[in-house]
Amino acid sequence: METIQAILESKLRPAVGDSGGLPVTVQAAQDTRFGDYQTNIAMQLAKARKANPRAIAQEIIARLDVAEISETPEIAGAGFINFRIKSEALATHFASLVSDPRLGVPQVAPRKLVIDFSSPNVAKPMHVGHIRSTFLGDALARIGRFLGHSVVTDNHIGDWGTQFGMLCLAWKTIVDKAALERDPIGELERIYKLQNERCKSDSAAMDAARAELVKLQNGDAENHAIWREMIRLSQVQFDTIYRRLDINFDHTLGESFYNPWLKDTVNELVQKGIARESDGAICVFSDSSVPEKEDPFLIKDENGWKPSPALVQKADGASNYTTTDLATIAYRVREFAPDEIIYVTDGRQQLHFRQFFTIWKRLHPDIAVKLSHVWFGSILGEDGKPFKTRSGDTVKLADLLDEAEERAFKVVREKNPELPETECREIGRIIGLGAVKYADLLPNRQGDYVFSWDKLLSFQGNTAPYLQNAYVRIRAIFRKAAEAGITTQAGTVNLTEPAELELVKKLAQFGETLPAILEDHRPNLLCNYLFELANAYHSFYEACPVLKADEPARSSRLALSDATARTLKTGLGLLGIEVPERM
RNA sequence: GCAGCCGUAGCUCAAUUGGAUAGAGCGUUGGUCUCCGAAGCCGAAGGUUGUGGGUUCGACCCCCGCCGGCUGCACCA
Repeated sequence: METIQAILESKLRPAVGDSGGLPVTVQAAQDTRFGDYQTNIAMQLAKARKANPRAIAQEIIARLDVAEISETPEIAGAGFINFRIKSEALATHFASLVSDPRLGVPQVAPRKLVIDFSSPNVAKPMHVGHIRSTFLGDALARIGRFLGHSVVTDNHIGDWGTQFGMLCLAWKTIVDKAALERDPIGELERIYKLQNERCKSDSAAMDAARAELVKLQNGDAENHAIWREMIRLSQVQFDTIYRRLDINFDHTLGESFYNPWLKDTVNELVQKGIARESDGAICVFSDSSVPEKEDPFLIKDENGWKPSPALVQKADGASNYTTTDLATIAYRVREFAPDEIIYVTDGRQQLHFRQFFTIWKRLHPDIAVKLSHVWFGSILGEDGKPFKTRSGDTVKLADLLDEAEERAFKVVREKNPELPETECREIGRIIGLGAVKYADLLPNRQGDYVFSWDKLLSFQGNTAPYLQNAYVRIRAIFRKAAEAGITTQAGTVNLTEPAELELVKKLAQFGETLPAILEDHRPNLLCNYLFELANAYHSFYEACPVLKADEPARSSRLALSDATARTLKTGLGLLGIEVPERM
């Protein structure tokens, strides 16, 4: 079904006529005093044509026929055109919304998206550093699929690199088999740290580690088997956490998967004159095609601009991550033919992404694939410094999730002493995991945020528990209705109270908000929307009795409640968050 | 040094990407349960959007200069 916004836009477009390339758009009004929707097109046209905006607005309105949906549009301020939706039109719209399994979200022109996120490292525990990539990427994948896109999720795990020389050496010399049995990742972490320290202080140990790395790289059977086993053990850990978080990947193609193409990638870069030798390494330099300030291959010092190349092959002949990333795009283009590849990583990698996106475009100017680096800031502790345990270690993801569930369980137990413990555990699980995910997705992803148990688990304010509770309250109404044997008259829509109309308007915006969220890769806007929806419902709930109302109001209000509950459940589901039936 | 990002209410954050009188939550504070879950609702106070200029009908948003913080800057990823 069409959104109200889309209907207004389709009627506005012919009334505007030639907009000179300006997009003719309508947006929900920020302030309801000015109506429900507004367009700024008259002011934009006035600027382009150096004409009077209000006069242009007048001309547009004269040609505009929106009578079936809106009151007479009004011109206000500098030249805004404001629309107030007729309540009959809202009723009609809501009638189709409530029977729409997509809750009014339009089917968009499908695109193929590859989303690369999470990317944990083999032989290391997943920790807080993986939270944002994992939750953001998963939310984007879910939203993309719901909108009708074809989404491929790929976990580009860190399964290759110099650390495996040390790991192979440590595996052969200091590993504790019993500990490896009990806690594989813990033991791998322990031997890696120990080996790393030995190598720092002992050059013979360092040489031995290098030798193991060379053997691994040259396909030595023993080291290859050790490496394979470390990957397998790590994957068990990843799978456990992803299952717990209900996150799925279509592919898990680690860095090592691309090894066969690295040499060819470097050769191609050299042959095309994009890369050349420098100090024994092979590097990509600036091609001077953009201003110096914008050039990712230049850096300025006191003597002016000098090269800041990207390495594609080290002096020892090994490739590095830029090369792997280039080979990865090539593979994805061959295999998936995507319209867009989305990388969800830490903001500190911005320079790297600018460089390798630029290299890719130089390498394949003919291939039209949009490359998006969706970056995010750090998670800080309440002291404003990077989030660590009291002893200063990184916080393991599994521990964090345990604590979230435990804290939520205690709150649920306290508020519902009558519920059996197993049910409190299950509710605690849903609330705890939801709270952590929501707290991560709520802030604008660019920029750091402070991790606070009290805030994210609060039942007040813009939190997952608050939204889950709004859902639960609605479900309680339906339980009560069922107990009382109340049946609804399907299809009854009877909107009279302001709170009812406000709620319908908010429900109608779900389908208008969602596409913009994917466009900008910003799930936080969905959080904001859901919070506003819950607020609108609570206001309605105060003002309008549901079960005690007479027909047709009762059936109509039950329909409003049902649509709200489904939108909350669906919206939270798109963020990877479940809802309980009671809490 | 250069580049990127950030700076919004006491605190934590929004702001539909250039739109109207910058909004929420927490905290402070005044109301509101005989009534579907008060985990709620209705209200009040709280701001020179770091700062100085500029662009324009209009700027938290764009441009230039400062101040402060975070991050990155060739053989780790």
